[in-house]
Amino acid sequence: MGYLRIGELAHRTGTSTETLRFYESKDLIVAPRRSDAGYRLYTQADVARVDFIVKSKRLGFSLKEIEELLSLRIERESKTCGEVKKLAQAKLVTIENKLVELTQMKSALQKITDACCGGETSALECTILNSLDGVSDSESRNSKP
Amino acid sequence: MGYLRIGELAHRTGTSTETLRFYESKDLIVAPRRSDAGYRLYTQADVARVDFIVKSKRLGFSLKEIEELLSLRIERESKTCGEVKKLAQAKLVTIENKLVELTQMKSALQKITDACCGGETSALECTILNSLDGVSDSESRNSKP
DNA sequence: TTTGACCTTATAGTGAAGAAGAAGGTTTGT
DNA sequence: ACAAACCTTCTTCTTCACTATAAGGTCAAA
Repeated sequence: MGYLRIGELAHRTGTSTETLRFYESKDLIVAPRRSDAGYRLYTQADVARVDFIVKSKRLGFSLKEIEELLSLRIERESKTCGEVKKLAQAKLVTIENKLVELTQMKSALQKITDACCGGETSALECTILNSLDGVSDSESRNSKP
Repeated sequence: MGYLRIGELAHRTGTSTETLRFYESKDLIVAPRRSDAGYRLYTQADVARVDFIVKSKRLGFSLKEIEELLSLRIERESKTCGEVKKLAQAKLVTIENKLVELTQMKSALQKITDACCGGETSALECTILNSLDGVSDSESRNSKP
């Protein structure tokens, strides 16, 4: 009782059955137990895990990076706490960078939607151009996605 | 004076010459003026533009989405202000979603690095597992990258 | 019992985003 | 003047992350 087959898991996570099998082949999700007929049987933990993968992808993390994030909870027996902490801290830095950049982008766009007419005047008078220009700083040259 | 050739632009933006030509072919950057020999000559505005592209990519936007963001300042003659505003608002929503998710992720990781020993004890006692679990909510099922 | 919606593996194909290489022209330092 | 380090176009290759197809097994309802 309470087990999900692959179609249901796909549905709940907004993915597809093919994608889930693909993730399994890439060791992003653990091979689940099978029914007598060989059907994959998933649990709520799998839903959470796939949700995490989907969310991380939206944030620009590659599957490889997501695997690293997930390894923070999977291979814990094989790592010392110091290693885990180091990795977590590294990820924290990239996340903080993303946060800064996203925030800049947000305020630029907000400036536009606030100042922008919203009517039928030509967009020529919209400030979006200049607002966005301020976002393109040349700092924070770091890790690639 | 003050013009950059493609190699210099690549260097300053952390990209490559191939990538820049590729972006030009995809209309992400405007074809620049050429020298007598046919060399591409870029300006500071191009640096800002490429920086913006690179940054947006790190945030999980596809080149197509980046083109949309950039179109907010390029095709302005062809769009009404209302259209621009609508697009900007839509982008704002996806950015705000990303911000929420990133923030959740950050606090989860922060909890770990704060609580985590940092020494040589087994990672078994690290809270990363449980911290991350809280992040995987099933809401915010929306636009795909 | 048979139809339809599920599931299985395996293999091949796709689109995005470049990267690499060939064959040649240009510029700059020595 | 000539080699090194640029640049040009064009074509092909690679990697990532799926996506589709084929050929077949399972299961619940009508």
